[in-house]
Amino acid sequence: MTLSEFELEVLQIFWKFGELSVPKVHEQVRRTRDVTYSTVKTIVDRLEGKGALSRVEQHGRTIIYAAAVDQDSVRRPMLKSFVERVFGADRSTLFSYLMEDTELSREEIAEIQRMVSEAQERRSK
Amino acid sequence: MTLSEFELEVLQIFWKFGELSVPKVHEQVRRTRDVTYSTVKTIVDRLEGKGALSRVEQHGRTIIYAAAVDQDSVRRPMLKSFVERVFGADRSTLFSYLMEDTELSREEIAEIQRMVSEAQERRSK
DNA sequence: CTCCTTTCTCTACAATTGTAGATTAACCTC
DNA sequence: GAGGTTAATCTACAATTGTAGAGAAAGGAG
Repeated sequence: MTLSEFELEVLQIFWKFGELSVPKVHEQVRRTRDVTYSTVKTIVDRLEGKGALSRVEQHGRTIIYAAAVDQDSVRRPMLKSFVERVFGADRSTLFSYLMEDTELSREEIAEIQRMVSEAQERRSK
Repeated sequence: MTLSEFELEVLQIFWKFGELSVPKVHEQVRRTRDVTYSTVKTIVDRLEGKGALSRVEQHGRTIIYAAAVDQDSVRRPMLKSFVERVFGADRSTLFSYLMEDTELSREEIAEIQRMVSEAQERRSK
């Protein structure tokens, strides 16, 4: 399943808020982009067409949708293919950019530290 | 400058090999995709149009192109926007996927370890 | 009931992307 | 210098993407 930029943005709203009507989605989208109801509805329809959203209920004419795919199953492959496509085998560069450009909090650094150590252990036995 | 997937792939070839004629690029692209000369030439033209490639010399009718933008200036912003778009503030997930899905060599792990430690030091003083 | 509002449906359209054919023009070989 | 080969140019076209308007239809207010 390939999602466009805007489709992903809308899907994220569902991951965050759960079940929503298109007008509610529109409201959320509006916080960052100035687009019409129509535009948002089109995106929702396309997401439904792609199987990423499904109709869960209906109140009167208003349809309630929810994500039909979970976040991990979308983000994980996206990351993998992005990394391959852009950095290929050059992981050091990838990590160096990440460390340099993402301002990480002390806690995040500590957590990453833990993850790396674990990887190291796994790797060395 | 926005680059499509295929445009990026072609640009990477220039980063790797330096100056090339379109037939040479075609040869490289061929290693992974079965496309015609025409297709590759179109992509090169588009890259030139976007200012990502420039003509450096000409032998007879054959034009030699080279990357006009450097790798960092393309990859770094791409990574940043990808991370924001897909993971937002959720860095732990990002790193955990990376550690889990990218098989890192012992050396790479050690290097990442170093980078994290440095970040930690910078962060704590 | 009638009218205003809200939501949905359908249709559209320009830009970008991946793809390539037709044609032209320059080179090289004999 | 005639003919085959190679590279460039130009044109095209379907699919996807971002965007939205027109119109229908259902709900709610009075």
